[in-house]
Amino acid sequence: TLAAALFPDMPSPAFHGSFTQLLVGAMGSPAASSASGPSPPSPFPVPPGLSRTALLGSPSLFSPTGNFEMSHRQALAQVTAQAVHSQYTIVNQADYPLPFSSTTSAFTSQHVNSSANITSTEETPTPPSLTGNSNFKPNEVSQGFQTSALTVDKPADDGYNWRKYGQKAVKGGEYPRSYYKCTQAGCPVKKKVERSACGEITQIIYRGQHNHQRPPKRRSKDGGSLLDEVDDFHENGDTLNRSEQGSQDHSAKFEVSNDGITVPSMSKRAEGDDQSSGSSDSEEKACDEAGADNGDGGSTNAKKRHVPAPAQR
DNA sequence: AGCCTTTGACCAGCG
DNA sequence: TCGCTGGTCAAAGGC
Repeated sequence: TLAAALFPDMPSPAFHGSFTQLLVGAMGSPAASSASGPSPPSPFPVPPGLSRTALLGSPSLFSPTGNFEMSHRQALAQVTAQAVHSQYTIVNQADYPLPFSSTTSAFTSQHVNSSANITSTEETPTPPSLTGNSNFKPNEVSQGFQTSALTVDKPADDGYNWRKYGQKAVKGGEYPRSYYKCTQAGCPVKKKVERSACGEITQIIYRGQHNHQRPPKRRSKDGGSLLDEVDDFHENGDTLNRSEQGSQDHSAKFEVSNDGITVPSMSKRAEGDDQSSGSSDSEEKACDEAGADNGDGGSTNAKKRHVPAPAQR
């Protein structure tokens, strides 16, 4: 199989199976198509606003033992190389081990589908997001896009509660980067979320490891239903992944589009859900229609306030 | 009331 | 030492 070809050192047949799933998802994506040869920009319909953005949850490829870590990295390298179109990058930044359980591979599949970039940095311990709940569930992403005006910039929600503590335009302002901290008292986890000028999440970098269990859902307004689904998923079928540390519960939930392509739920939303259309909606639209015009990503919600206070420190 | 986002300023690392 | 850049702080305001 292609999976085997790409990831020769795949541990077990079982894993092969799940990983294949992953690839299958990938095959339906531009990234995948690019893997089998040059392909035009976007061979398949992309929901407005979502554009070819996708997540690639690689963590799921890892085995708890860590043996697979290397192969995963290799895999990453290869997939990344192939996912030329990828716009979504999940970075496993230092501090994260990669003890991902194979069961999460399903999760990976969906993300791969639309081409993505995965960047694993050294000593990646378990990024709560990547592995645990892989934090990176499409649903979460969608959530990020569908949140109310208040949380326009909320990144993929991984089940943990985050507080944004800063935003900065890096690299010449090309990518506004948002900084989030886990709101759990004493939890050192932080994450950086980069968005394209269109407001699309292009990269998420986790740092640190959650030292607590995922908190129970509490905010239903930001994508509550989706999250609930995710939670159910966690509780029902993915519990085995949470083996050791609560911070490493791996879970994956993805949705399959009509094409049989796994799609992050955000695309789902883009396809017709506008019940929670927020600024992000028009934002993305603007992106499609006018290109990266509204720049400034996260700060797009033109809320003018906060008069520069006198010297703060 | 509590939590969260926004955003300019501050701080530290690096070349 | 200086300037640049990325990361963080914290006041103000919104929900």
